[in-house]
Amino acid sequence: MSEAFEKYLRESCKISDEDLQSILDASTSKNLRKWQSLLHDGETWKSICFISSGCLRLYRFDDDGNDHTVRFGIENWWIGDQESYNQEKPAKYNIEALAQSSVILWTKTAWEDLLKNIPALKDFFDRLSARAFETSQQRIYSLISASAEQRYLEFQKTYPKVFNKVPLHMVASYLGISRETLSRIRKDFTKAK
Amino acid sequence: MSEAFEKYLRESCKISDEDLQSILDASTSKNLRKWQSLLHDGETWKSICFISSGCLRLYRFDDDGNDHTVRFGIENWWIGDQESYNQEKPAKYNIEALAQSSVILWTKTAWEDLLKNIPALKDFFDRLSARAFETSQQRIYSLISASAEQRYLEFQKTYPKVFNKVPLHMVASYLGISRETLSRIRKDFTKAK
DNA sequence: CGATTCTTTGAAAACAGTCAATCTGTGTGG
DNA sequence: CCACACAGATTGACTGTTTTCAAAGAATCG
Repeated sequence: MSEAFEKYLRESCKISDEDLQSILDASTSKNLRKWQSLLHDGETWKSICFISSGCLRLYRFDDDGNDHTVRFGIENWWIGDQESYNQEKPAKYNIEALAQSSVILWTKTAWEDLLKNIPALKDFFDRLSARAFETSQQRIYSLISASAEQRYLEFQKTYPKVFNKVPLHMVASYLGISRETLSRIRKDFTKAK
Repeated sequence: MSEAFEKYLRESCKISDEDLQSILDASTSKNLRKWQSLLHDGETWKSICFISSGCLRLYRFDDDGNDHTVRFGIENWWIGDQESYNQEKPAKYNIEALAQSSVILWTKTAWEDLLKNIPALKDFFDRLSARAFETSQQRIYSLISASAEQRYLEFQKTYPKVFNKVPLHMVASYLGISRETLSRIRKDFTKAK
C-alpha cells in the first residue's frame, strides 16, 4: 500500500527511518473507485494527498455548467486544492478519480506537525511547491503564446504518462479547447504523416 | 527609499526591529528608468526583488520573436524569474521597467541567510509563495475557461492599479490575445453603454 | 448483444488574427 | 507656438481558426 510512497520519499529527500515512520503513522490510506469524488466544490479541503497509484483530476465548473480540467495527477504526484486548504474556505474545485486509484492522506494538523518536526520534509515540500509554481508559470506562458496544436504536442510530450491515462475530451478541457477541435488537430496529424 | 518596504514588511509579518534592520542591511536599492532591463533571457536570475515603486513586467519571446507578458509587478509586489533562481540556470524570461521604478534587491546567499535566521520572514515568504501559486492557478482556470472579453474584465477588476499603469497592447499580450482584438472588445463596451 | 460513453465528422456561425492604413496624444526641436 | 515625429490605439477588409450543434462512428462494458 504505502511502499510506493516510502520509495518515493526516500528518493526525494534524505529522511531517517524514524522520521519516515512518523510520517507513515500519521497517514491514512484510501482507495478510490473510478469516478469516485475526493472533493466536491463547496466543501473545504483539509488534507494533504499523495497519489500512490491511479489517476485523478482537479476541475472546476463554470457558470454554464461546463467543467474545466485544471490539473491531472498520477502516481507519485500530490493533489489538492491549495486555495481551500490554505485559506480554509470552501473549494471552488472538484477532485475525482479517473480510474481506480489509491491515495495517502494526512490531516492538516498532522501534516503541520510533521513539517515542524522534520526539517527535511519541510525542505522537500518547499522545493516541491516551488517546482509546482514554475510548472504553472510554464503552463500560463503556453496558454498565452502557443496555438492549440502546439499546446497539444507539448502536453503529450511533457506528460506522456498522463496523456495515456486520460480521455481525450479531458485533454481538450485541460488545453482550453473543445473536444471537436482536439479531434481535428489529431486528424490533421495522422493525415500529414 | 526603503520606507515603503519597511512599512510593507511590518504590516505583512511580525518582525522585530533588529530583524528588520538585518534585512535592510543586506539589501541594495536600484533605480530603473523607463524601459530599463532588469533581466535579459540567457542570464541567470540571482536576486530576490521587491518593487518599491513603479511598474515592471516579466515577459518572454516566442520563436517568432513576439513577446508575451507573463506577469506585471507594481509597488509592494515581488518579481523575478523563479525558475532561473531556483535551478540556477539561464532565464527564458525578461524583466523590464515600464516606468521609472525603484526596487530593492538581495543576493541569493544573503536572502537564504535571512530566511534561515528569521523564521518570521521564512513563514511570510512561504505564505506569499503559496498565494502566488493560488493566483497562477486562478489565471490558468481563467485562460482555459473564459472568453477574451471575460478575461479582460476580470483583469481590469482584479488588478485595477496595474491596468491603469500599463499600455493596452501589453494587457493584450497578458491576456493572450492580439492588440487589435482587445481594441475591438473595448469598442464593443463603449458602444453597449 | 445492447447500452453507454467517447470520439469523430460536417456545415454554419462566431470569433480571433493579420496586414495595412488611419487616428490620437505626447513630446521635441525649430 | 507650431510642425513634426513617434508611439500607442483603433479601424477596415480579409483570412484563418475555433466553436457550436447535430449526427454518426468507434470503443467499452456489463
